[in-house]
Amino acid sequence: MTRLQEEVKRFLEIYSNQKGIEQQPFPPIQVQIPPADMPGHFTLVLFPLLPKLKAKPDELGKDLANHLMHVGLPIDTWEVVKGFLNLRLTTLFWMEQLDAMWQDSTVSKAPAQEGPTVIMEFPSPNTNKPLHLGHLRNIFLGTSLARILEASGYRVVHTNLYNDRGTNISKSMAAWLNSSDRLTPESSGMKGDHLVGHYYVQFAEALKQQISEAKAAGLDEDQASKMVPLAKQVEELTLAWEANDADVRQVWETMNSWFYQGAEQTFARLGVYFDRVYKESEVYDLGRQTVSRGLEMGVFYEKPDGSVWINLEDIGLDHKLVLRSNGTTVYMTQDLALAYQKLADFGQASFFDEVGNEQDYHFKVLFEILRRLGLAQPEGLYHLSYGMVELPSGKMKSREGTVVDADDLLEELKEMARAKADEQGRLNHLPRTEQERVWESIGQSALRYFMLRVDPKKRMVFNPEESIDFQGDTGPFIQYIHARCASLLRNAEGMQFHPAAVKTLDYVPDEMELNIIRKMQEFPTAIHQAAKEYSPSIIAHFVYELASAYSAFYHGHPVLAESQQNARQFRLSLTRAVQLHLNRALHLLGMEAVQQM
RNA sequence: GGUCCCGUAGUAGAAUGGAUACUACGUAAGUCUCCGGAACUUAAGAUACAGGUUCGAUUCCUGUCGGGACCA
Repeated sequence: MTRLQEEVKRFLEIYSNQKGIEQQPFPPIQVQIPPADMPGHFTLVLFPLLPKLKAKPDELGKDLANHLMHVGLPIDTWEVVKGFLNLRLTTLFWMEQLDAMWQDSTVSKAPAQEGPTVIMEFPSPNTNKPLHLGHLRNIFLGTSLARILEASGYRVVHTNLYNDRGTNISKSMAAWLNSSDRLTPESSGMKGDHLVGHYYVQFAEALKQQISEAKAAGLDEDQASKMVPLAKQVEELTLAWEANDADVRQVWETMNSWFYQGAEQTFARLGVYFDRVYKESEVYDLGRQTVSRGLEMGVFYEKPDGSVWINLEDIGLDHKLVLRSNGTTVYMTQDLALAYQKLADFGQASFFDEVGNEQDYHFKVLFEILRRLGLAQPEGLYHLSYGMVELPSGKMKSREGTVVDADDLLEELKEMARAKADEQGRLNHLPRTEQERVWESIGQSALRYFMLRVDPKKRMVFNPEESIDFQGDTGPFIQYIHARCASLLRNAEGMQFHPAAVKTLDYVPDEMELNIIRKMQEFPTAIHQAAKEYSPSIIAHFVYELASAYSAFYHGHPVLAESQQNARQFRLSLTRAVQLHLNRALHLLGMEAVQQM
């Protein structure tokens, strides 16, 4: 519809000249899709122009419509209603659109290999416990956004940062060292990341016990949590790690390797991959170099005690510490070092970090420092801040075991999909491995769609019993419509029917059929908007509306059973186009479309 | 003390400052001689409160109340 916009602009020039109004920047004309019960296909909002042009809406609308028709836009009818110019386009135009969709690159799957580079980083887990529901939201958002950005012409590099050192992993280590069994994945039969998490929880329980004993002995909360033997042990382990103690490093390496094995298994199940994996332990030392560079540039300053700071008062923040007086780095320092490392690895690029909104403040500071160090342009930095996932009982806490484990949940969803599929019995003829794939896809669709249809920054409450639905505005519904289309097209093949070029058909589609074409025609716009706003939910809404429109059409319109040949041809073509669009949109949401379910 | 995010039917969500606020679940009533009923049709039900800007405010601004996060 760029043509429409150009012609509107040209009209405004002519019109204002005629009226003797000086050329002035007009507000860009808004082209919108009118509400469903309005007659037009597109609507132009005239209000903003009226004062400047000193015109009445009816006259302006009439002149504009006449101009557009005069220059040959495919306008069938038009009318002005309350300052909106509604345009109805010709049937031929829509038929041509449908034919053009086959060639459209947005429907084909090849992502661009060129274009500006975006370095995405997610989900950046700690290595002391397995992935949970919050990581799943992170991963679903990240995978989907990566695909949406690729579809919009970016080259996306996937990176992940393992927070593999520090207090938390020391806790798991302490519990393992103190345990009598010292289990391994082999001896316990547990998935590695779950085993590490098991010790983490064990530590938390033991620590709690010691603290309450200490409190009973008269210490206050603060003292107790520092003085207790386990707390000291963790501190010692962390120091020993930093001092490169061989024994501690050995245990650390081993337990982390268990974690990686487990986490990688989950990533594989979710179809996540990384072009480059970073570890906090590896960028740890780089931090200090970063600090000295910042000092040379005058971005940081040193206090008499040797600690290094940055003054951010001029942007309404305070002074932030970047290096402690004892020379150890802080979280911020490591993120700065990581930025240097990424630039060295990938060259000039945008940073796109996906981290929960509890770290909004941290990222605000981090990005400001990166700018001052000249590492990035403001527009090249983006923090996708997403809301926490909570349970009806409140915030999830791994320490207390009140988390929804990612692996458990995925398994549960697959089981739900299996139960439903068994009830239908349509997959029975497939080999077991194929059935499993379908169950997995449907189960994941349910969860991915549930999380992606929501604005990323909103906090969400996940109720394990009630949240996942397979009916209505859900992933399985979209999959269902897709599978139906696929099934129809399979049957058509058996009957020797084929989709055809529709513009040559002697057939006039009805409103429902036209609506489906109109919907599909919005797809490229939806992708661009989703990329611009970093919001997969736009794709989710698009795909639901398309599926829903097709479903309504399907009930009243025979396709293969249609006796009139032109109608049949048209509907088959329409079905094929819908199937492609659903498939492509599901892909952008990180889902795999199934052929039957 | 400071900063940030969020308040839309019973529930979960949608709406670049645009038309009568759009869906789904649930509830109620219907549809099936037919290509996949995980479907379709219909009904009831909501913008926290008070101001302001605007031709027009769920959206922007100010304040109040409520929920959440972070910094010190």
